[in-house]
Amino acid sequence: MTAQKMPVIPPARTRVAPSPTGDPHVGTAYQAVFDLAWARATGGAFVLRIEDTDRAREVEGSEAQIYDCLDWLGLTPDEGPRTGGPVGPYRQSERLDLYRRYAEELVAAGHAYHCWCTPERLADLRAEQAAAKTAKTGYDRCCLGLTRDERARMPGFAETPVIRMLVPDDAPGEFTDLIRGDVKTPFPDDQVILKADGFPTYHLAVVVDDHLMGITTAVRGEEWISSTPKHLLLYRWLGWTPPAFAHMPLLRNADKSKISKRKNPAARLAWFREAGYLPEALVNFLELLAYPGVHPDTEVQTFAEFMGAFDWAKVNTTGPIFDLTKLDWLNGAHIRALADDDLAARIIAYWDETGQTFPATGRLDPARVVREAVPIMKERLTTLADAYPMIDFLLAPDDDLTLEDEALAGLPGDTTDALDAAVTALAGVDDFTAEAVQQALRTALVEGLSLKPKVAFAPVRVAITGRRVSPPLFESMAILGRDACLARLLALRAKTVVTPS
RNA sequence: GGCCCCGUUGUGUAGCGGUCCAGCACGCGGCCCUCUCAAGGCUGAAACGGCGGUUCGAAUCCGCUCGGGGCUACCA
Repeated sequence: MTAQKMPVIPPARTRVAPSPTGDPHVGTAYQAVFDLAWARATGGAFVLRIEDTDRAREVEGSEAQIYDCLDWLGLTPDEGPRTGGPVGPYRQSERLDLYRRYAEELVAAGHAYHCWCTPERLADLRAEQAAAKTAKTGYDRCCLGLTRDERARMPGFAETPVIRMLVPDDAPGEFTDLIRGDVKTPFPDDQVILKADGFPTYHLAVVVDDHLMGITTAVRGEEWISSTPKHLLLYRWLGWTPPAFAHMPLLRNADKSKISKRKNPAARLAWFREAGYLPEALVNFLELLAYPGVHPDTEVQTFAEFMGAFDWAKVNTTGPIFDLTKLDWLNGAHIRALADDDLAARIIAYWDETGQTFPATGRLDPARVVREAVPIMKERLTTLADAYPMIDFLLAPDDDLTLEDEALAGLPGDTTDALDAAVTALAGVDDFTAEAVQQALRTALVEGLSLKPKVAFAPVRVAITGRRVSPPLFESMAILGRDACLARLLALRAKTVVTPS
């Protein structure tokens, strides 16, 4: 009896292929997570290819932003325009001669043809078809079989032709998807594959590049299902073997439409970094949107755990609503899992990135305060952005602490006794630790003045933090030190006496 | 309009013909803990879109229907 043999999975090459149209989209990361998981799980490679074939939509600096986001998320490609690789160039705009060559090859073989129709003629054609509500739509093959001169004598003629696929009657009607199994597809129309400007359309470029780059698994959004037969046709004509396809479900806005930057600020990948989310939490969240958690009782997981049990058949087919509620919890969970030093470093880095400024006290070093405050912040943080407002009172000058109206209003009418007792008690504390401070205050206020703890510490909290709600009081006081605490206690006492209203 | 994809609590999911009067996570309610707030523990409410089949038996299979989404560009 031998152990059951694991099936041998060859190393997969996957790619993510964003367009450089400005801020990277969250969908890019979503797909990249699955791309990387599969590439790593099989010992293959993850490739970044820039799909810059639409010159009208290109935005300067996009490529750097794409790399920034992928690096931040820990989804750095193995090959791409920055690092290079064996099958470059990795920008489609640098591969134009390749696309033209294959397009002309297809024309020569009778699988494609030139089309001189003007955009206006095509628009009119579409409008007619839409108005007639006819079942048959798509290009009418007006130019098929015509020479340039013949076509030039007809209306709607453009000087520079495009190249269209000549879709045969036996075009593929289905294919097998890694996620969905057998999928039926619409009958394609005579798609343009090479535009008048010499650039390829997505359809030609993706086939040529995936083949030439050795991509074995093409992960892409569900919106591509209906154009898959066009790609299959191209593979057939070119004599190439198509990759395995994995069509991911589409992320959606709250109204269930395809996620868009307009309807959802979080559709911008950079938004998460700006909002103080941890990259590992976002990755964990994206995994969960299309895949069951790997643990039975918690959904907090590492990328390695996700990757370890990866199976395309377990990827979901329904498009999830992109609801950040769970991400908030996940982010807190990942923050709590961080070592104190690591968390402190991330908070400081976040402040650097967001240009956080500090009051000039000259007394406290923000980095030191953060490090000391991490233990009391850790289980209270949802995002890194919560850190500063949570401990700003520790960094404020003692004589310029903001006492919130709401906090003052919540105090009992006369707090002078409690504040006086607190001052006296603290003056006698030698070693100003949280434990010692607590002990002294309990003795003086709870026992000495017979106050309930809740009532007793309220004025002290307001005096020290300026707020009704704060991180743990005694630990905060220990970080501030005795002098600062006494100054703040006295300040509130003075304020109370002067303005008894 | 045509074609394609999808449909389990508020959200994300488990479920692959009986063990499901449907499990888990987040969120929400309550209780406990407690210096406030959290975190943590316990606990509660909350779903198989509908209708017909198949079957001894259906969330699971089939059909229809309704609903949502995508595509239908010289955009990706």
